[in-house]
Amino acid sequence: MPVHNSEIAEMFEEVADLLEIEGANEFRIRAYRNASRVVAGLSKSAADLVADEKALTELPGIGKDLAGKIAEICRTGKFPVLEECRSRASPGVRTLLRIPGLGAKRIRVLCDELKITGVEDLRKAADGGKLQGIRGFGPKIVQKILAEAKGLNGETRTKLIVAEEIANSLVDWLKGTRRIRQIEIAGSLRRGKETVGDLDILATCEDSGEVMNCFANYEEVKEVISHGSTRSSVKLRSGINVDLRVVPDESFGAALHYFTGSKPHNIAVRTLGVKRGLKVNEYGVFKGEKQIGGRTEQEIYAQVGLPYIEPELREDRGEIDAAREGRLPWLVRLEDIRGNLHCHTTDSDGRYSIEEMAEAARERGYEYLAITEHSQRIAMVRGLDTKRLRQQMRRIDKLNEKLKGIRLLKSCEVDILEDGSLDLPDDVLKELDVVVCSIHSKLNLPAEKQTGRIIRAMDNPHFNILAHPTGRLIGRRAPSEFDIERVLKAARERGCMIEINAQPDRLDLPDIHCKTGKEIGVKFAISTDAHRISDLGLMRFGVSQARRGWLEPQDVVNTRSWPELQELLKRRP
DNA sequence: GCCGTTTTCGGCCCGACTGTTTTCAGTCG
Repeated sequence: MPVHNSEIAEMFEEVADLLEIEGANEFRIRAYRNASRVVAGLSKSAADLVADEKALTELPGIGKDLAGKIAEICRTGKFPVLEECRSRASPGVRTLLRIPGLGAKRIRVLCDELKITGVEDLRKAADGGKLQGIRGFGPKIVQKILAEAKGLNGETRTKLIVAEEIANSLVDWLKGTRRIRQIEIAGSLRRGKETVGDLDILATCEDSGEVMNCFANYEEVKEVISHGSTRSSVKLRSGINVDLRVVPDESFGAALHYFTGSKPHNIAVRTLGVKRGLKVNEYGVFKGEKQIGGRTEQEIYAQVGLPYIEPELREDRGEIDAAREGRLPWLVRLEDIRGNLHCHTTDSDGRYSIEEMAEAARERGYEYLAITEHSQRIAMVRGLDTKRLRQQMRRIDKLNEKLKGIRLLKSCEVDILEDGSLDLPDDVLKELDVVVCSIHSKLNLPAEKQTGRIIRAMDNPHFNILAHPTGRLIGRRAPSEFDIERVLKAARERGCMIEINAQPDRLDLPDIHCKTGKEIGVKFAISTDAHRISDLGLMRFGVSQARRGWLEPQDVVNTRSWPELQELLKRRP
C-alpha cells in the first residue's frame, strides 16, 4: 500500500509541533512545516517521485536530508525522527497546541514544571490552583485557556457557501456606518478555498474608531476577542472568527494582499522583496523609510518583479515561479461558461420540471443544459430505465423545437456498477447527446478494484464525463480511494472528461487533482449537479475550484459552443 | 533543515494585540 502525500505531510507536521514544544531551532521547525505543506500540495504522488532521485530535491524546501526521509517513509512506512520525538514528549501534549493562547513556550512550562500531558491534566492543574504564580500564567490568560480548552472539539472549518453568506451580511452591516470608503473580504474565502477557517475583512474609512465599535456591536457577535484601533477580532454566534483591519488608502492593496494570503505565498513574496532590498508588509512596499507601492495589489507584485497573481493561485504551489517565467495560467472565469452539463428534474430527484429548469438556465444566459436524471439502479429516486429515458428523450426533442435561445441535451447520469459496467444498455446510451457517469454505491472498494472499475467504465465507448469523481462530501465522507493519476491518464487516452462538481458539499474533483489533470492534458466539465433552480447559481463555486486547479478556458469543455462541444464528445474509435 | 545573481556559512517575513511586564515576551495571523 503506497504512502499517501497527506500521511507524509501529517508526519512532518507532528515532528514540527513536537520540536516546537521541545524548543528546538525555530528554522528547523519551519523547514518541517514548509516541507509538510509542499508535500500536501503536490500534484503527484511523493511515492512515485522517490524513484527519481533528483525529483524530490528539486521541490522547494526539500533538500537532501528531507528527500531521504521521504524516501524512507515511502519504503518502510516509518519515520524514526517522529518516533524519537514522540518518545521524548508527553502523550496528549500536541492537542494543547490547538488551544488558542497556548503556544509552545507556555506548553513547555506546563510539561517541565507540572508534568502536564494533555487537556485533562491542564484542567485539573488549574482547578487545583497549581498554575498560580507560574511565570506567563496570569489570571486572564488561564481563564482564556480554560475556556478555549472546553470548546476544543477538533478543527471546525466553515463551508465556502456558508462563509460567503456570513461575510456578505457583515460587510453590509459595516457599510451601514457610512464611514467606509473601501471594503473587501480577503482570506481563504477570497482564494476560494473549499472550507474557510475564519473570515478576514479589511477596509479604509473616515473614522476607524466608529467602524471598529460598529464591528464589535454587530448583532451576531458572541465575543470580542481583541479590539484595537486598526485591528479587531470577534467570534460570531455561528462559531466563526472574524478579523477586521482598517488601513490607510495608500495601503489598501498591500493590506488586501497581506490579508488574502496564503501565508506561504505572502512569505514568498516578502522574501522576493528582501532580495531587492525592499520591505513588504501590510502597509506597502518600502525602500528604507520611503513607501514605493501598496495602493493596489498590482503595485505590490510589480515592485517585486512579478505580474499580478490571481487570489486562487496564491498557495505557493509554483505560482511565483510561473509568474516570474511568464507562464501564469489565464484562468477560466464564470462568464466563460456557456452551458451546464449536469442537472436533475422531477423525472428523478429534482424539484422542478424540465421546462422550468430550461427557462432558468436560459435566463442565466446558458446556451445549453444537459438533463441528467439518475439511471434505474438508483431506485430510491425513481432512476430512469430504458423505456422512461426514451420517453424523456422524445419530450426533449419536442421541447427543443419550441425553445428559443437554449438547447436541451439528451443525457443521463448513468451509474457505474461494481464490475465497471454501466447501468443502461449501449443501444440507448448511443442515442444520447452526452453520457455522464458516476459511482453511487460501493464507494469504499479497495483502491486497486476502484481504479479498475472506473477505467473499465471508461472503456465503454459511450462514456463521456466522470461525475463527482471521488464521491467525497466535505466534512462528512472521505473521498473514495483510487489511483487518481491512472484514472486521469485513462480519461485522456479515451477522450473522456472529468467533472468538477460545483455543489459546495462536494467540490469534486479537489483542486490539486484538477492541476494534475491539466498537466496530464485531460479536459474538464464544470457542472452544478442542480436539483433545483437556485442550484444553477452554484456554478461560481465550481469555477473557483477550477481556478484553484490552474484551469484555463480551453481546459473546460463547457466554455465551448454546442457545435464545438459536440466535436469534443466524439470519442476516438 | 534549506539555500545561494553579494553567501557553502550565516542568514532564514513582519507587525498588532494582550497580558504581565516595569520595557517586553508570547501568540497569532
